[in-house]
Amino acid sequence: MTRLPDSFYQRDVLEVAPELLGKRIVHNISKPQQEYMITEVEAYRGEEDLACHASKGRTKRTEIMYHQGGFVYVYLIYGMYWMMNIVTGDKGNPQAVLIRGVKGISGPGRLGKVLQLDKSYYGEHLVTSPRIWLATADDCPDYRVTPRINIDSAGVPWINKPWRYILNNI
DNA sequence: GGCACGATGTGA
DNA sequence: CACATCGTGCCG
Repeated sequence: MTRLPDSFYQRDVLEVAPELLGKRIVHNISKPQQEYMITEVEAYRGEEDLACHASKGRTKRTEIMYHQGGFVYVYLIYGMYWMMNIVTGDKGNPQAVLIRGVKGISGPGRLGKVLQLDKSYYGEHLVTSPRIWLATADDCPDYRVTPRINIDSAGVPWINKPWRYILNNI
């Protein structure tokens, strides 16, 4: 299993998101290093996507999404859960994939807890970081799609976009 | 400076 | 269904 290169992330989020299914999150903060198979993700695509944090424009919080793909975007929700996101696409085009679940762990909040995420992960470069990165897998994943979760306030058409990807036969 | 609220999870 | 708990955007 090898670390995913820059080129993997530097494509449109709708292309990258489903390909993240089955890939491994490698977490190297204690030994042995841990690996988690990604089972569920959601795509957030550009300023026009009202469910995407970048719909508020470029701010200190969304800044990282304006970078080229391959960086980690973390943020705190409800005052207690750190969400794990992967920046994708080209520089200047804010996109990210929210990792909603990995094998054995469901829910983005739980994942953040397991990975011990905090503010220090903001902007971590997955291609060079010594503590977290993504690795290839030899699976050929079979998945299904649904609308994204808990983004009602984004309204139509965004609440209807089938941008949540879930691995079958987990 | 103050305030309302959220890409959630838990437990009653 | 209520609520824990706090960074962020927005308004002033």
